[in-house]
Amino acid sequence: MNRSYAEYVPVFKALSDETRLKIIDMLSCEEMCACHILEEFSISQSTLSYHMKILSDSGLVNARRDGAWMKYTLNEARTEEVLLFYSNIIKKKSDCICTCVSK
Amino acid sequence: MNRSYAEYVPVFKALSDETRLKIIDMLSCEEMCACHILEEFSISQSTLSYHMKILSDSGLVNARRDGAWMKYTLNEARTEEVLLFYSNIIKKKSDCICTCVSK
DNA sequence: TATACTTATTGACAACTATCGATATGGCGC
DNA sequence: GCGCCATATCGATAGTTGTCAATAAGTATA
Repeated sequence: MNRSYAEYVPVFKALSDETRLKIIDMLSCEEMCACHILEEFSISQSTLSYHMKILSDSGLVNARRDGAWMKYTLNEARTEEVLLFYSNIIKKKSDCICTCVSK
Repeated sequence: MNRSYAEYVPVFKALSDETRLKIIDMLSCEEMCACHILEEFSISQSTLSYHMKILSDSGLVNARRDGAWMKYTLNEARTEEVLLFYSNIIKKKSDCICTCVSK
């Protein structure tokens, strides 16, 4: 067993904020620009920029520049990978980390 | 739409730590006592107690006293609920939060 | 080109987090 | 009851996080 727990820590950190959870939900349907996302919240522009950087750095969100605008989408491959990782650690398994521990 | 994002923030905070991710993986197979978990890490007893409190408070882990020992298990109902929440926010949906935003 | 608009960066700051050693609490066995 | 063991709590501390206003940088438009 050699799961790369550390690799997922920044992802769960990215998910540990109400604003960012809502942004992910918003992006699940369609690409949105930062100014559009900003309208949904009562936060400053610099704060949103900070949140978008955390989401991009974690890999959950793709960012692309379109002229003056930044357009964001969910990174589906990454979000699915996180789903799989989480499913794996919460599920009973044969190669369990505890086999070398128990008793 | 009225997802309770805030309710899940403590859960993702609990998942935002390598030690705690590993503990969850360990508990996925069987109940373990704190002293047993401690053996797997190079952390102090007080630090483990702190981590177990965060995991219990988030609802991911059940704690029960057995004499002098604390025994921990995964809270399967809760971990599944978190899986469902995460699946929902990353998936395209008809009642999307962005329907009232886009255009 | 000048002005307005969109986003990123910086610096400051208060709040929170992870860690430890020391100490307290509570159960077990003698 | 006493001493030991397992766990929880406390106080201190260094590092991280979320927020803002101010400012910078890049783009669009008139």
